[in-house]
Order: sequence, then C-alpha cells, then structure tokens
Amino acid sequence: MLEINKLRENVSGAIELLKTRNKDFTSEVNSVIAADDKRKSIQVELDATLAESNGLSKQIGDLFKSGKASEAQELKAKTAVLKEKSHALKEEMHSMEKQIKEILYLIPNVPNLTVPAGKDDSDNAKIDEEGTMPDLHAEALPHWEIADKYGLIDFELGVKITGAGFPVYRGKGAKLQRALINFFIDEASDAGYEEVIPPHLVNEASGIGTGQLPDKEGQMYHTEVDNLYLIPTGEVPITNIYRDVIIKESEFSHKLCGYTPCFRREAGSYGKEVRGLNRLHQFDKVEIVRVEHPDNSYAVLDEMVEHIKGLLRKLELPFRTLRLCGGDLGFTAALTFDLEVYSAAQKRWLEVSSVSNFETYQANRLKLRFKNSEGKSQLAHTLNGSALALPRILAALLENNQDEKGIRIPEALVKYTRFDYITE
RNA sequence: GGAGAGUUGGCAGAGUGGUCGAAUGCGGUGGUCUUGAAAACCAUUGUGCGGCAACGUACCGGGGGUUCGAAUCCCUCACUCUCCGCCA
Repeated sequence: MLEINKLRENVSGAIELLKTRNKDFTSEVNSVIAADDKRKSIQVELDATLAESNGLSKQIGDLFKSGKASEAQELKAKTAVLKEKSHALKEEMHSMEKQIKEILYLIPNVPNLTVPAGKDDSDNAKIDEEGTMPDLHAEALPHWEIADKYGLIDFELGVKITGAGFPVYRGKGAKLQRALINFFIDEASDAGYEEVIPPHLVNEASGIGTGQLPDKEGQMYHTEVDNLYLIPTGEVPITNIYRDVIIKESEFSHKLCGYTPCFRREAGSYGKEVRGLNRLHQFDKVEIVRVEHPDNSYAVLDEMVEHIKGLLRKLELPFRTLRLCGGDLGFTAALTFDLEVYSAAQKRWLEVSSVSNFETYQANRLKLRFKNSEGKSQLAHTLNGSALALPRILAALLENNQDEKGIRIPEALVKYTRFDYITE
C-alpha cells in the first residue's frame, strides 16, 4: 500500500498520475488524507490525556511510598475521569486507523511517469518486436491438437483426476516441461540469481505482504481447515522471504529465483481464450525476484527484461515487448513490461512474462527496509518477473516448430530434453 | 491427535506490579591507541506516531481485561519448540 506520508508530500501529483489508470481516485485520496488529519488531532488529545494520567500515577506511587495514603486516595479519584476519556479516544483512534488502512487498500500503486494512459490491453505500448515469424505449412495444427497427436498432454485425464485446467503432461510432453524448468533455472543461476524452493502454500500474512490479500482473495485457492492459500505465483513465497527484514545497504542487490507450480482459480474465464494451454488452474513458472535500492530499481527492471529476452532468443521464439498502459497495470505495480510470444497456429500473441517494479508498495506492507547512509530505515524496492511461465512457451514451441517430421526442439533445450525431435 | 514449555531490542538473553524502553553479552557506528590493522579501552546505538523543536506518546507475539499504575497478574487467539502417537 501507499505510504501516507509520501502521499501527503504531493497529493495532487499522485491523483494526476493515478488517472493514467483510467480511473479517478481523487475521492479515495482525499478521504484518506482527511481521515489521517482526524487521526492526528485525536492523537494530540489522547497523548495529552495519557500524559496527565501518567503523571498522576507517578504522584500516587510516590505518595503511597511516603505514607500519605489519604492524599493518594484523592488523586485516585481524579484518574477515573481521565481513564474514561482516554478509553474513548483510544477507541476513536483505532477506528480511524482501521478506516485509513481500508481506504489505502483501495488505492493502487501510483504509476510511473512513463506509463501510458489507456483503458485496457489494446492500449499497451509496443516497444519492440524481435525474431522471425514461422512460415507454417497448410495443415499446421494448434498446440492442443499437436499435444493430442503426439501424446504430450492429456487434458481429459486431468479433468477426470481434478477438473478442467489441470492437464496431465506425459512422455516427451512431461520431459519437455521439466527441461524448460531446468533451462530457466540454470539461466537465472548463471545471471547471479540464488535458487530457492519455497513453500507452495502460504499463510494470510504472506498474502497480505505481496498484495494478493485482501483485494484478490477470490483468485487464490484456499484451504479452509488450515487457513492457507495455494500460491498463485512464486512471487508470493519468495518475496515474503523479506517480510519484516531490515537489510544492509551494502548488501544490495538481492537476487532470487525459484521454480514453483502456480494455482489460480481464474473465476469468470471462459471460451477460446482458455483453450488448451492458454489459461490453466495449475501451471509451472520460474520466477525472478529482486530487492533493490530505490535509486537503482528502474535500471534493474531493464536488466530483468533483457534477461527474459535472452531466454526467448535462445528458444528461438518471435516475441514483442509491451509497456503496460495504466488501465492494464496491476494493482501493486508502478511499471510493468509484458513479453509476448507469437503462437503461429493460433495466430495470437501470448503473454509469457510480466516484469514489474513495485517500488515501495509491497515493501510498505512487508516492512522490508534497509538502513540508508544517514542510518535511517527506508523502504526498499521490490521487483519480480516471470522467467518464464511454461504453458504458453510450450504452446508456442509446439505450434511454431511443427514440420513434416514432427516437432523440432530448439538447440538450447536439447541438452535438457535429450531428444531433438518429437515424432509420432 | 495427546501432554508440556515458550514468544522480550539486529541477534543471544535477564527481568514477576511503580525507580523498565527495558540489565548483560554479541553485533553496528564514532573515537583513543597504532606506520597500518587486530586487540584493548571510551562513547554511542530500537521502532512508529504527533511536534520546527524541547518534548510527549505508544510498542516486550496479536486482541481484551484487572489496577491509580502491567513486559510482569487474568482471559483469549496465533505461532514456535520439546516429548509421545501416527506417517512419507
């Protein structure tokens, strides 16, 4: 969530930038400031009341000790009124604090200056495009038919075992999946990221820490008996490694990567958008996470995008980079780049990575700080990106690399798959 | 699942009703000494909120209560650990 004191420094500026999200947060911002003003005035009164009451308590103690019990009794009577008053003020304080928090939860991150205004994904700004479009033969198939033809993925079996959106990968399909995971992890390790294997279920505090709770509760699977959530992305457990942590300024950067399955309820999704591997309830992803000094975080964001482009080049997939417009920007992000690969048989661009700088929005909830050069605690910046999400990569690989012989495996992957063609 | 113990500052760990924002040690920072470093010694060192500041106030896992006064007593919730049981 936003830091209220930072918000106060430039209220109108924040309101203006928030407008690029294609929504007006003027009333939320104004009401949170008003609520904070009220909170302050209550606190001044409360502090004064408590100060008086603390002073009396001290006197009473001294009087008892020096044996002046009757004088002490007199003072005791006076404290009753103060106690009542401070109780009432405390209650008001709590309700104001709660109100402030609730409004802050409704306000998304302030977009970076470079975020284009826009309504939805059609307004995202294309930055670049790279790679050669495959020239498919006439009988080219969409990936779900390829997967079926070569026995790589059994969607029906997943339906039996669990339900729609939980595919069973088998044979070379499973091996290809595992190869991609290892390839992505190795590439991240080579780029200096420490590999972690985090828990796949998280508690409520972690969900709040990275911003999935309370806003997006319905998107996560929830285990009621234990009150745990299945992770929708590795971002949640990996970033929460840094919850309630104060790091040393000299220790920047923190670079972590990890493979996790991801679980998403995807309530409300339907139609051809979700066909095959396009949208699943369970999928695999390698995530890269950074904790950075505020002065450095945007350079790091570019570096992360470059890392991901490198992966796509090695996989020989045509891709493009988008700068998300305000309307498509995630709630907690200040700036996001999406990378999309072209899936030739579907003739569609598929999002395979989303790389974001959250600035201090997550760090504020996480209480993730560092000691700055003045010795003061300051919120760090968090960033993360998919490097990469597997299913759509798989879809593009299958569709783009099909020829008369079968499916060609890109060179860089062969040492992981230990086969270079998928044939019938 | 059963029984017990615990949760205190960056870390370790003391503190059972006022003199406790909290001993002590480690760590951090500054200094003395030294050619330099180490050691030793001295000083300093938590966070939030309000305030220009002085200062005030809150925080000893969370919430509530008793009391003039709570880290300390009571209730409640969460978590951690140990032993037993079950189990990969």
